[in-house]
Amino acid sequence: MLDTIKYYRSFQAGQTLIWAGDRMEFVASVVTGIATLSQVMEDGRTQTVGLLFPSDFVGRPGRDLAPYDVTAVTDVMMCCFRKKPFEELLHSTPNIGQRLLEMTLDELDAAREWMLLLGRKTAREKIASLLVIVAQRAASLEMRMAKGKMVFDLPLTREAMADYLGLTLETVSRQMSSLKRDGVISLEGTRHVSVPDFDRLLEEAGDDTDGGFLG
Amino acid sequence: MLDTIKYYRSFQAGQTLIWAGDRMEFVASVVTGIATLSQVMEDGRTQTVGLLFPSDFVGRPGRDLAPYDVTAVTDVMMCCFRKKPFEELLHSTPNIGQRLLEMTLDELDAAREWMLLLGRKTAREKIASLLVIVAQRAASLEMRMAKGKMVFDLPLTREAMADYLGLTLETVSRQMSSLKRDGVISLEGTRHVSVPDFDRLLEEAGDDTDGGFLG
DNA sequence: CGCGAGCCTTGACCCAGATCAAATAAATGT
DNA sequence: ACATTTATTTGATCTGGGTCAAGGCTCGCG
Repeated sequence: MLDTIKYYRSFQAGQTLIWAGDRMEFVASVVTGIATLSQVMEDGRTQTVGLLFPSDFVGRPGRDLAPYDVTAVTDVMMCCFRKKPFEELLHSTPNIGQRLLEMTLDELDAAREWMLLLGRKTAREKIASLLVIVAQRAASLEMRMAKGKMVFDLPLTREAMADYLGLTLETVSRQMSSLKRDGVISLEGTRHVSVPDFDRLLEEAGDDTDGGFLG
Repeated sequence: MLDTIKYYRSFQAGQTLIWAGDRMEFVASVVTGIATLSQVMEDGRTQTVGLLFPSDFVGRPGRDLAPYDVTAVTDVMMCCFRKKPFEELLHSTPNIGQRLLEMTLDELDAAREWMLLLGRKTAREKIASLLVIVAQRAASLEMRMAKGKMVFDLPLTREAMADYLGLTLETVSRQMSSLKRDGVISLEGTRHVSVPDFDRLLEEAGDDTDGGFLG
């Protein structure tokens, strides 16, 4: 029966769904909300290694210990598949494997683009890059265009941004203020972002790829 | 016939096999030698996003523009497969897709571990981590144990190390000197490294995973 | 409405690693 | 061996972003 292999779970913002080292008895895909994948060193230094948006996949067939913490940054609904039956399904249905390979390759490319960001970009470029990513990925859901401005909600706290960008929260805050001062973005509250000129933001991100569609 | 789908090519150290943006008419796997995958920004800032050792796979079925430069750091022999027939093979032989997914997931994990390194580790930890990786991966080939010391050749120049670690070559050089001064490694010439106490090196790498076998 | 508890911003200062600049040391060719 | 070129080390100095330390918002709650 389907309901023995597939079920839904929801989590509150801030909740850690999975701890690194946990035994994973399911793989899952995000239905609604946003979560982070992160690694923590013994001394507490934290690096977020992935942002999960709706439709993103979590977990790895053929491994049963979780390698990262998975934390809900907004309320999250996940669609979980018990691992055993999912793996059988995977073996019997080549298309799923095909699709999974495709998704994994996309994630690998995203990870590598992030490596460039972490290794070589300035704090300002990092922030601009993150805003571009969030604008693009949140676009399908909540983004609005109002009088030519792109407007969206930043789901991450300053600290979560810092952990994803390899910065401190103070630096994130300062660079947000600086981008605002320079008219690249404007803020209402701390989370509502509007971008009057998206090309300008792309320039600030220092990105060779314009728009980020698959090269 | 096999020879229409599969063929070998060799490249000299320093040669760029593939430029980002090139049309790729093949996928390939490394037979001998070491290559880097790297991204370059317009202003020249370079980040290496992957090291390719023998048996590693290059290229992505279902995409025909290369996303990164691939550069031989030693002389390299590659085993190339023309893309069209390879993709057909992939569709008709589920095991290959299976294996490819496995390899891609491993690369994704490696990329994410490198994100932690790039975002959060100090220069000294970065160098130590790189030495650990090279020692582990080069182990199968050329590493020797001599009187309890692990001895191996570093295939990368200081600049290539810097590009992989998100540092400058001067910092790489200083940290190598510092690790040597502190007895963590010793150097004969600039490339022959010996490690008297591998656990000490692991500590210096600040790594939670000891040894790096799949968690 | 006022009180906390989280977030977020801002300022002052510091330091790891970048930059600039020589001086060596290795490789390569003749 | 010698000249040339290419790596590497080392020193001096600078700076982007970290650290430490106040305050300010904001939102939920009594």
